[in-house]
Amino acid sequence: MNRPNPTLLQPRKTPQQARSAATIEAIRQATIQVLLVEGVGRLTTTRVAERAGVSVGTMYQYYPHKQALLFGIVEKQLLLIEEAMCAASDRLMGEDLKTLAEGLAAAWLDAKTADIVSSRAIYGIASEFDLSAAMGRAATVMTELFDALLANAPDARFADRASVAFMLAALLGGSVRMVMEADPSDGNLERLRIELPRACHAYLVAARI
Amino acid sequence: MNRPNPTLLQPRKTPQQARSAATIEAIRQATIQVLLVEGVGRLTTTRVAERAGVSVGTMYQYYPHKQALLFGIVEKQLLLIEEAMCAASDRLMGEDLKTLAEGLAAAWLDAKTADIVSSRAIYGIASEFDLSAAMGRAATVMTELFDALLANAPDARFADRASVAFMLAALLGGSVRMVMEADPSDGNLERLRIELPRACHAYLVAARI
DNA sequence: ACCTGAACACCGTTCAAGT
DNA sequence: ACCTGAACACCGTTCAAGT
Repeated sequence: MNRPNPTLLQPRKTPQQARSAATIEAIRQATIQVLLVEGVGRLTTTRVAERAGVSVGTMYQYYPHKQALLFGIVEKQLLLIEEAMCAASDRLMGEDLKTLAEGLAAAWLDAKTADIVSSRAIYGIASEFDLSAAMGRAATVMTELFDALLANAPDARFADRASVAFMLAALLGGSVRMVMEADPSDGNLERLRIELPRACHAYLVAARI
Repeated sequence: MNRPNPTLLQPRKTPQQARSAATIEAIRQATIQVLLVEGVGRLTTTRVAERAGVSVGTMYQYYPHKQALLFGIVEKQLLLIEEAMCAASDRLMGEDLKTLAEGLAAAWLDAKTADIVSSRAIYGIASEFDLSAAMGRAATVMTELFDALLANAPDARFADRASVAFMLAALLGGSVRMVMEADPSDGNLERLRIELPRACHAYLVAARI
């Protein structure tokens, strides 16, 4: 159970025939099914293969190991969140700090709480294997997005804009994750909705020169 | 591999004789050894038992399952951090918002980056099994600590002090964790050292009535 | 080119048998 | 009261054999 090489987490070979493309999709769907119906603890290669209607051997032709199955799903979720934040970024380009802070906090919370069923499954996965590489990449993308937004804000200039964008990403991402993992009750999410935009705005204003 | 009942994560029975107390400690030490030398991926019950010089059967007399071994270690680390924050709290009681923000951010970063070897091991564990219960508890303790500090700050009153303390804990805990997990390079930690106190202070000032 | 499934090495956990 | 370790059920992964 050594940590796998992240570059090997994608499917092993690209389908050459139509039927193998169908096989890959069947395995994908089966993984989600097993995850949702049986839970992470009961997600085994045998079970996924059975549900997908293929043999274990076939599965290993496309996914180098069990973690690759899970990674495929997590990656898709991360991509959805990334897309949502890109859309928010387009919408908010050129706005002032207050609008930025409120808009980004809302978009982030919406994305993270959108599909609670999927999110729960993802958090289960997250505790089961190493996601630091994927998360690092996501954090970088987010930081670059924020940096561009800050550069185009009409009411702000920063001594070290890159650091401010970095910190903003850490504040947004970290606080929401912390609450989601520790105790995502309605009361706590409501608190986040109120306090998070306030915190982001206050930080941006304080960092401004 | 169902999630174990958290209340069952402690040692199974209290030692009745001196030798069994020694056995428990030997198992504890062996777990740390295996973790540090071989890594999480190679931490098996057989290996721990072997290093501790007992049989697997004996191990299962004191720890109901493998996760209990890991939980014992994580719990101790969490306790150390908690103690550090309590000490900081004593030191900072009655100080103003600026001193609080800077003191808490520094104490938190110190505690989290103190023993990098242990921290690495802990993060490895964290991705291997469910820590949400332990983290929830830690977050609650921290929030209460912060609430008391805010109540005694001479230069501040808050409309909803509990929410502000809650958010402060989320900001501190979340941002540091995010950076530690995504990319804990010296550059990023340095950025945190500068930006985190600023963010905390700005938020507290903005939340003040 | 793709699929099968018995076989392999290993794992966590138990329990009858010992001291 | 405490310890042992073979036995059990299960897991992830491979590979010779098939179509």
